Amino acid sequence: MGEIRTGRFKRRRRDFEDDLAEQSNVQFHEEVDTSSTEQKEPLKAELDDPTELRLGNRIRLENDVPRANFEDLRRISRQEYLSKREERQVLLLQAELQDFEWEIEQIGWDRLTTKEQQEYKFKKEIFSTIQERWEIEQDMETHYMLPDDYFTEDGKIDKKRKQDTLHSKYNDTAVVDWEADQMRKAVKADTRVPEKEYEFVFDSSQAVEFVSDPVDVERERLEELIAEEEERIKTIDETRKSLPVYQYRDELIKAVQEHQVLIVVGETGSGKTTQLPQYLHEAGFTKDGKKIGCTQPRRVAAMSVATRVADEIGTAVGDKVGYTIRFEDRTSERTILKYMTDGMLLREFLTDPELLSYSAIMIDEAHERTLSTDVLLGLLKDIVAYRPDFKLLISSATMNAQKFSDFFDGAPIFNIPGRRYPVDIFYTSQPEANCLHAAITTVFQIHLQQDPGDILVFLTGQDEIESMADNLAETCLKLGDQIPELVICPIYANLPSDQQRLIFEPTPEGARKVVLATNIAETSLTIDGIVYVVDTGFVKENVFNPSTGMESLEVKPCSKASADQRAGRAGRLGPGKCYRLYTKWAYLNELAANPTPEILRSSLASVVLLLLSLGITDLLNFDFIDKPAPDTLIKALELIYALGGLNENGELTKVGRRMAEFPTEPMMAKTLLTSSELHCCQAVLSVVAMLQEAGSIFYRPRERKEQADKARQQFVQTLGGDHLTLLDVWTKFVENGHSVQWCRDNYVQYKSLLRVRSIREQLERMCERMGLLDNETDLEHDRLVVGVMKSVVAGFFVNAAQLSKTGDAYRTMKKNQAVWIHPSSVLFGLKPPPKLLIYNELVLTSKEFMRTCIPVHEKWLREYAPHYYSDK
DNA sequence: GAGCACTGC
Repeated sequence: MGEIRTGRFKRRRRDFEDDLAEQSNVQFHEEVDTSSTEQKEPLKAELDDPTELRLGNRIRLENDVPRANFEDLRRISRQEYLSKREERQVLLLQAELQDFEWEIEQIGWDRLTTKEQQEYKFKKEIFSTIQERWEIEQDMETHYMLPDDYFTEDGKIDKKRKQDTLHSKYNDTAVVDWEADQMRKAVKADTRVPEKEYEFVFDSSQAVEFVSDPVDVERERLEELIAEEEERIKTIDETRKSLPVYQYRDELIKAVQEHQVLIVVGETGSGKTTQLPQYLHEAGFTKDGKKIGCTQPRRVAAMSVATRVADEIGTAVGDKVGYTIRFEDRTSERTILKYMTDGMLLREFLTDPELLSYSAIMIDEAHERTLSTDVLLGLLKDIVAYRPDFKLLISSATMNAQKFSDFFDGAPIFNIPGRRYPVDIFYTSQPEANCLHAAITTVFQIHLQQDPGDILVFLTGQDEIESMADNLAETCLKLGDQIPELVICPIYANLPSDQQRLIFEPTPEGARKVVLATNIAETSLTIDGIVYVVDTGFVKENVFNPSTGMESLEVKPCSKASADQRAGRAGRLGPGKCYRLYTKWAYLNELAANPTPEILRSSLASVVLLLLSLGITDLLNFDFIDKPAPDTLIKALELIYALGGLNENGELTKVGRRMAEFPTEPMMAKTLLTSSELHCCQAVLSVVAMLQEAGSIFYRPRERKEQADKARQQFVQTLGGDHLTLLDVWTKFVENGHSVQWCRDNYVQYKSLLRVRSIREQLERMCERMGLLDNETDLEHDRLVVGVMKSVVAGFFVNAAQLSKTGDAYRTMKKNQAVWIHPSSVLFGLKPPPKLLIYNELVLTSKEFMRTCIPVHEKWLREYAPHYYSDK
């Protein structure tokens, strides 16, 4: 019986092949008649014209293979970018599978021979792998991120090159490579099989032979792989069930069904972030075509959580599970679980103010109280009120749960225990006068007296980290062989990434690693192997003063929540110890419970503009979980009004709506909008993008200050101030092909310039869409400089300062406040000093400094801000 | 002649 079946398979198969061959011929002839004579041309024409291909396939297949699944074939055919060759093989494979299925229907699965069953499974597996890959590739077409070098010299996207690259893999050889690669992976461990033989799957003539081949190494391998995959799925399932959150699954689902808002308190390791959205999905919250969204305060978190959940569900990232972060959208119309940064959800309000595409939202890590989370909470409270079908989950640490519950009118709090190892906490018996010194001593005490395990020290900033590193190194050098080796690893956000990577290197045998970190190690990154934490108990916090518009970075005692978070870093993989360099009394009585929420210490210009554009005008009564000072809101409104974003009636103007669209501060947006009128949008785009990273462009290591300063000199544009100096850095970076080496040679931070490029790209796309690039003309250098300066004036006139009569300081135009040029500015110490300048930001350190300045003419202020400076 | 904690759009 088996023989007969095989025979028929072969026959049917051949028929099918003939059909396909005939069809290609028809296509070929048609093309010869109309156009080129080259053999390759018709295929190319086919690829260019998807309708041609679709039509051709459908007609032939419908007529001749009545049992074929036409919907699927059509869908496959629609993938017009696939090469003819690959497609043909797949169609053959599918036809074979259909024959099999027909057979199974007739006689039943159990009556197939083992070999036939295996063959069917094997082919099915391959077929679904291909389908999966196509789907992924289709995604790539839409969401493909441009690699570094797909830009033409003038900074535009090199479309041809991009397309070439996207399609290059469909060249004949590339396809073979992919196949070979897939198969090579499948038979990785076995070298006995010559490579040629396992190309059979896509080579019809050999495939038949293979089927009847009694010694079948590859298939065994593949089955092993399938078994492994099954095992993996089982393991995933077991892991999911072993999470603390699992035993509350049904209760949680019930709670969500009964209450619209639920506060979930889940400690680290409870599995809430990955599991809760899945539970909602399993409970049917995605049935009506709506999504479940989950926000994260950080980009990496959104990416990695989405990846893990996709793995658990068994889909590709971007399919059922996806994520959206700035510069990268890995979602599709099939996505039902969407992870994203909180800022991204906030932006979504601009296009979908009622979040109608979501049935539920989970705000994760709400206790961190980022600016975006706080604004979201206010907006979501509204949605909850007028969309009874909408569910909201707030996940928080224990400390803030009650506050969230109160904010949402007594929403129930659901507790999920975490899974963490115990951490012994030690306090000093009396306050330490010099905490840096105390930290060094503590490190050596641990090093000499305690069991193996790495140490993590929390310090306030780069300065402290560097001097402690020096001190530790010096002491180690003095002690020499008397103590075991101590590996010192500094880590802070501004450290170049190659040096950052050092903290992840495994500690050598017999040595101990000591990581000196800012609070980057509190939430943003986790380091394995940490057993001891030394906590100095301080943080640097940025505070914004609305009345002066001045920022200052202040060293403050950290909060209890931070201290606990820091201690927790010792108990990730096993029991740990935390040494706090302050007294228990201080912990209990002097530390605030939580850090000051960002919304209470930032400029709110962007937030206010966003709320205005959502139609929320009564800002003073907007339901913030912590209301910002009215003064801060009023200052923001005044600024938006001065920029022309609001009219006398308090309504948003066209300019205001456009400014709101830009993912920048309103002043930056206004600068961009004006640059279009001055025909210099491209240059201003570069300046604005550079300004976002202005603080971290130049790299100035302590030991090579002179070289770094010298390298910086080549960019200095005294007359154009810091803005045009930054523009020059950008231009040269582009001229040098975005080279890492060039950055190293010139003491410029590559990482920052990469970010600048992404930002610039995004802003350029927006400018293009708004038609701001239509006015662009080639300006000669001097006129370009004036254009840039005037654009800056139009956006930043509020930040004008003029030289005081004595000539030693500046006075802000509006408030007559004494300010100084920051020593890092190219205008610092210039003779004669510019009479009038505009600063990008005002910072209070040892003095009131203007950071990033540009000299301007007084008449430009009259031209662009007559309403603001009318009396002068 | 100073000193930039950390995120995010």
